[in-house]
Formats: sequence, C-alpha cells, structure tokens
Amino acid sequence: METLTIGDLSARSGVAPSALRFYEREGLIHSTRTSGNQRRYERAELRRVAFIKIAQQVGVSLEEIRTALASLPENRTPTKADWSRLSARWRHKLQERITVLERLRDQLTGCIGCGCLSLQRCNLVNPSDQLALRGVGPQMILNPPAE
Amino acid sequence: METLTIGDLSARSGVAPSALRFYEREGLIHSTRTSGNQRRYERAELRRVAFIKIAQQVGVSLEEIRTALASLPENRTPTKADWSRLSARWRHKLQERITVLERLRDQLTGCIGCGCLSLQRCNLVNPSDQLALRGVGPQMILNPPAE
DNA sequence: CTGCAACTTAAAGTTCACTTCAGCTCAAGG
DNA sequence: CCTTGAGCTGAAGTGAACTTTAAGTTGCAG
Repeated sequence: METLTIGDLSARSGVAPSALRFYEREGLIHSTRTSGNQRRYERAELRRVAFIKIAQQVGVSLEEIRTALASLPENRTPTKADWSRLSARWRHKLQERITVLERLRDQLTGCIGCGCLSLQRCNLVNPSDQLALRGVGPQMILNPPAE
Repeated sequence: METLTIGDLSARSGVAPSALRFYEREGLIHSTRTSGNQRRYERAELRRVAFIKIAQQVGVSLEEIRTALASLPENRTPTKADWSRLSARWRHKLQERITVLERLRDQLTGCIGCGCLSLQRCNLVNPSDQLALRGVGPQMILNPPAE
C-alpha cells in the first residue's frame, strides 16, 4: 500500500475522518485525490497528524498549530531536521507549561496547610490585594517575580 | 465595606461581571440581593472564584469544578479545613496532569535527536504500528506500560 | 433631587473544535 | 452486474464557556 485512504489514516492516527477533513479545510494537513475524488494521504501526513495530537495535549490551539506547521517546507517532504526544529520549539513550550503547573502545585501544597485560598494571606490566589501592581488575578503563578 | 458588588468582585478576581453572572446561573457561586435586586457577595465568594480560576488553569471543566464546589457545606461558610480537603484533591489531579506532560516532554526530547515523530521508530507518536494492542494514538504517553 | 455610572434581565451571538446529516458517488468482493 | 461499505460535499448542529445587546432600574455623589 503506497498511500492511505482517509479511513486508514483515521485508524492509524486515532483521529476521526470528520476531524481529518476538518483539518484539511483548515490547512493543517494535505491530501491528493484519486480520479474518483477520494483523498489519498502520503505516509508523511501521519507525522503531521501526530504533531497535531501532541500539540493539543499541551493545550495549543489549532491556529497556533497551523502556524507552526506552516514553517515546514511545502515543496518537499519534511526531513528529520525539519521535524527536529519544530519539536525543539514545542519542547520549550511544553516545559513552560509544566513550570506553570508545578508552581501552581507547590503553592497549592503550601495552601493546604493553611486552608486559605485567601485574598488576605495567600499569594496563590491573588496577590493583587497587597500588590495591585502587575494586573489582576493569580499573578504569582502566571507571572511570578524574577527569582 | 461589608459585601462586594459584582463590579468589586470582578475587579478583585479578574473575572468579568458577565462571567460571574454566568457562574451564578451555573451554580458555581452564589449571591444575595439588595432590595433593589442587585447582587451582593460575601468576601468568602472570592475564594470560590479563586478556586474556579485555578482549576481552569489545570484544564478542568466547569462541570467538574461545579461538582467539586458542591462538596463544600451549603449551610455555613466553608472553613479552612473544608478548603484544605478540596485543595488536596486538586493537588492530586494537578500532579497527574504534570506527570503526563513530563512524560510527553521527555519522549519529545528523545525524538528531537532522531527528528522522527515516525510511526516506524518513534513510540512517542504511535506505538500501535508495532504494538497494535492497547488502542490507537499516542498510547505510550497517555497510558504507558507499568514500569 | 438630579444625573449618571453601575447594575438588572433574557435572548441572541461568538469562538473553538469538531460531529452529524442528507443526498449523493465510488470501489471492490461475490 | 450488483450490492455494500467507504468516501464525497455543503450546511447545519453541538457543547463549552462566555460575551454582547437591548431595554430598563438602582444607588450614590454632588
């Protein structure tokens, strides 16, 4: 089997055919057509779908994913190096996301002791009562002071 | 100032008034009314809003948050102990989420070397080609084998 | 007591990420 | 050849999480 039908791609990627068509409309993936107008996918498309799934796990919007995928070469099948570059960028984003969640976890651990979530005492929730400086909301977590 | 107007609560929590009304309709927060039908909030409601914001950071749906908040006592203002119990439960969820993302990051790091995201060689993307066993998609990450 | 910002409501609108539907055509096995 | 499952399209529907709109009311400062 040289190319994949939409059913094949769906089965191998775990993404519904309707979602694959949707991704194509959105310019995230590409297909060629048979004489009878059916989609056929290069195996390389599987990598794109994989990338999309991973990025979604990390909480990235399709729009951002589209932009990232657009940085891959259009005229040729992306090489390992192309994918490496993209992966490295995402590893970075992923690390940032993890850092935010870890900070959140650690602060929450501290708060379990005091049972607070209090605006008066707990910098987890909202330091803006004492430090109405850097905007509103849980600033200590989303945007902590330089250490 | 004994109670907060919706504008006060919005300013202090960083959540739009329309969102606060929405949360009330959804049973996530509560208010009393003035004789003129305007909302007034106890300061304690601020904790609820804080909790909602934090849970959303972690990627929890409002429905789940609603369920969690429903475990707080209705007849009295929640104590520190009440909030502690809830926080401990969420710390757990948060840790699980972090673990998934870390696994994703580590596997992605391995993949940067090979530039793959390949179905043939990379278990990050889809082990189901070699191990079409536990279902489809990035199983190694979402549901890794016991170590 | 007046003016005006802040509040009220129900209903409709928005964005994201898809899914479902209706009404077709295509491709492959018996 | 014929049936049947897989695929096609455009349009409409879904659910989550809000926001916006329109039309009216309240509350406080001056």
